[in-house]
Amino acid sequence: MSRKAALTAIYQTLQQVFGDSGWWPADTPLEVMLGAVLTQNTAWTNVEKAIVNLKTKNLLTFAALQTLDLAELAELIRPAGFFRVKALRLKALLAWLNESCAGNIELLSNCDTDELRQELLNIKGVGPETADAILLYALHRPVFVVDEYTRRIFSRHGMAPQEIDYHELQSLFTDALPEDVKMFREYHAYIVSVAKKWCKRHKPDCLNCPLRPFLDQDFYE
DNA sequence: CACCAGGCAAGTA
DNA sequence: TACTTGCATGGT
Repeated sequence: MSRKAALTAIYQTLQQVFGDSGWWPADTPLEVMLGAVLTQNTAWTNVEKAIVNLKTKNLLTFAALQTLDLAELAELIRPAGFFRVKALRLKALLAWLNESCAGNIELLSNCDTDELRQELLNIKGVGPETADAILLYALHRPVFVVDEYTRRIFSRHGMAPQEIDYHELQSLFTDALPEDVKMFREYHAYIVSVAKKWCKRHKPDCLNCPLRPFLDQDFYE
C-alpha cells in the first residue's frame, strides 16, 4: 500500500472512531492564538483554567489584554504553567497583532500564508508548531500541524524515522494529502486524541489502538 | 513517588 | 552545529 493510501485510510479510520473532533475549542481566533501559546508543553485542562480566568474577567479581547501589564497577565495565566515566559510570549504575540493588523485579526485574511508563517515565527515564543496551529485553527489556512504525538505514532508505524525534522514530518502529510483545511484540522485533532488514549510514552496500549491494523508491515507494499 | 502534558528559546562547547 | 537546560502548574 502506498503512503498516500495509508494516510488516507488512517484518516478514515480515525474519522469513524472520533467523528467531529470539535477542534479547536475556542470562541474566537484570538482565543485560538492565546491557547496555542498557553498549551505549549502543557496539559489542555490547565490551559482551560487560564482561559477561564481571562474570560470571566472579560479580558479575552485584544483591547482588554493590551491594558494588562506583564505581572497581571502572568498571574491570570498561572494555572497554565510556565506563566512568566508565557506572559512574555503572549505580549509578543499581541504586539505583533497590533502592528500587523491593529488587533483586527480579520484583516489578516488578505495576507499570504507563507509570509504570515514567517512573521509568526519571528515572534519570540512562537515556534513551528504554534505558528502552524495558529495558521490552521485561527486563520483557516491549509497548513498541516505536526507534533510529538504525530512523530511518535508514525515512527512506531514504520512510516517515519524516529528522529525526523518537523518539516520533513509535515511534508509526509502535505505531499500525500489534498489541501483541505477541514481535513487538516480534523486529522491533527484525531492524532492527538488517539495518542492520548493509546500512545502514551511509557504505557502505550497498542493492542486496543484503532490504528493497530496499520502496524502490520505487510500493509505497506 | 515519578512521570507527563496539544514547545520554545537561550546557553554551552 | 548539536546537545542541554529552564520554564511550572496540575493530573495520574
